[in-house]
Amino acid sequence: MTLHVTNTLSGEQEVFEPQDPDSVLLYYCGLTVSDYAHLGHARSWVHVDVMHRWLEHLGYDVRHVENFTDVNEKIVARVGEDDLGDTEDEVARTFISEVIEDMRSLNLRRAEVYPRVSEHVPEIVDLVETLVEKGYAYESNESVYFDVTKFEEYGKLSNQNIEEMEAQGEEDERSEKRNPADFALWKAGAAHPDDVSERRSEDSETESRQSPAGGQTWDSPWGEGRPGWHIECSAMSMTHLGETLDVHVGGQDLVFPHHENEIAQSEAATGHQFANYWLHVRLLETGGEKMSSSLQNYFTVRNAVSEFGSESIRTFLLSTAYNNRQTYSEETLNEAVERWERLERGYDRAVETADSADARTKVEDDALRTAVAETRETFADAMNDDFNTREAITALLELVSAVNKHVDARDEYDYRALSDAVETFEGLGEGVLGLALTGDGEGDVRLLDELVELVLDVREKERDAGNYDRADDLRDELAALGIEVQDTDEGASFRVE
RNA sequence: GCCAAGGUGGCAGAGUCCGGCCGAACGCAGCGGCCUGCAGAGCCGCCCAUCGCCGGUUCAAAUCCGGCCCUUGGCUCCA
Repeated sequence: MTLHVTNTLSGEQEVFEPQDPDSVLLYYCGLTVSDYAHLGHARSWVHVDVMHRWLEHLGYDVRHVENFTDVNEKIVARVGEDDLGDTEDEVARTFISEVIEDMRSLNLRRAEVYPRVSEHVPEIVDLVETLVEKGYAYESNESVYFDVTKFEEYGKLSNQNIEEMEAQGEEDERSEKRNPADFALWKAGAAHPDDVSERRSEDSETESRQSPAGGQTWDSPWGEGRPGWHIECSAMSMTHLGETLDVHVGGQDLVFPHHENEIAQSEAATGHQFANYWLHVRLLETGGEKMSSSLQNYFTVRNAVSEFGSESIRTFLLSTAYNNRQTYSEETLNEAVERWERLERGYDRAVETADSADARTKVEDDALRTAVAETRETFADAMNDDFNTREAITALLELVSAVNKHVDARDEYDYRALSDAVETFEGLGEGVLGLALTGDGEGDVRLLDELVELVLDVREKERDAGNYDRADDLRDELAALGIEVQDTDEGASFRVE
């Protein structure tokens, strides 16, 4: 089975074929860095990360570019707040480093480049000039707008109808535009904090902080100003990946107007298709509405990771395929924790049992061998079917069951089958889904192991002597330290939570 | 209002593109049992589904067609 993806452009599932059979040009619409990232953002990141990993697994060289929008009135609105920074640029840098830390905590594979708007203004100006020269854009009062009526295919991504469209942009902008749906490529002057949405400005009034200065501006043929929102992605993706992308990924909430406008300005400028496959990650919902900063219903990535751990969070986010919306609640997150722990225990058990098995054994367990083969096949089919990560995790959990049955039912173990199972968990669970099964494995861990074993030996002696109260005390004390003790036929074992 | 995506057990969520293996997966919660000094983990079993509603096509529909109801997202900054 070859990889199939749902393309928003056609609304259908298509066979995936990059322009160059050996590599994939992938662009992901990143964050506007005006706040900490929440689980909704993490959902997109993790799914893009797994797409990246799966494409590599299929043998492609993935060129992954992910931008940071560091010029925006929401950033300006936070200038002077706490220790965030005294200028738009400083605030943006503060959040970029925070966001990158969040990404690292989620074990995301790094993109090749993380371009920033402020570093691509010359390319943006060039692109806007091209659009003006070609007659797709016009200057108005030192700003430049894209004339949507000049681009015949406008609306092809989101099926919008220009005639029925309401005006976009801010109040004073509208009077400068020829058509209500025209959008700004270049904005005169600096971003002002008052330009942010009403909800936010109402909030900030109560905080009574100094009214900060405006944001950054740059010279341009039309005067001092700054780039419009949509043009940045066109300019940055073209700079780093060329005129036609293989895959463009972003949140579902960006389909219109952002992605629609990217297509219009890019294709108008180059005359070529901007992106062959548009993939949209559906949103994370909680309490029946999307998780978002403006609705104040979010759970930050850092809080989520520190409370539940990176692996549980990744398992949670991957437990619903990217193109379906996901429900966040205490219960759904809890379920993911259980799923992850079951997977981890299964993996550990496979490793420990394989280690104890005789490598020259003649023992063969057909059920386990079949399960390994089926897991690999099911996993690949699931991923090739539009990155169905839910099914992929399910396949690994089926293998956990097979391992458990094998170990429970036998005294002699099938070494080869267990090693294959371990390899499958590591290659697919850790390699593709990015779930760290093999752990740190650093020096401290060995010492920890030895110390815990020592305590368990003492506890074993107490048990042999019938001093169960003292044995239970030791178990409780270890549990309080996050070390879970499990008694088995082969003696006590433990795992660190 | 317009555009798009959905409605499957207590929860969550696959399956819907390519109708039959779906008498509906995996898991969480709940209930029995095995194992165990106890607990946990694991194993076995059970529980809960007229697959939004109505009609149609078909030997056969969760899956195809039509109508209706409801939800979410977008149309304003937004992953």
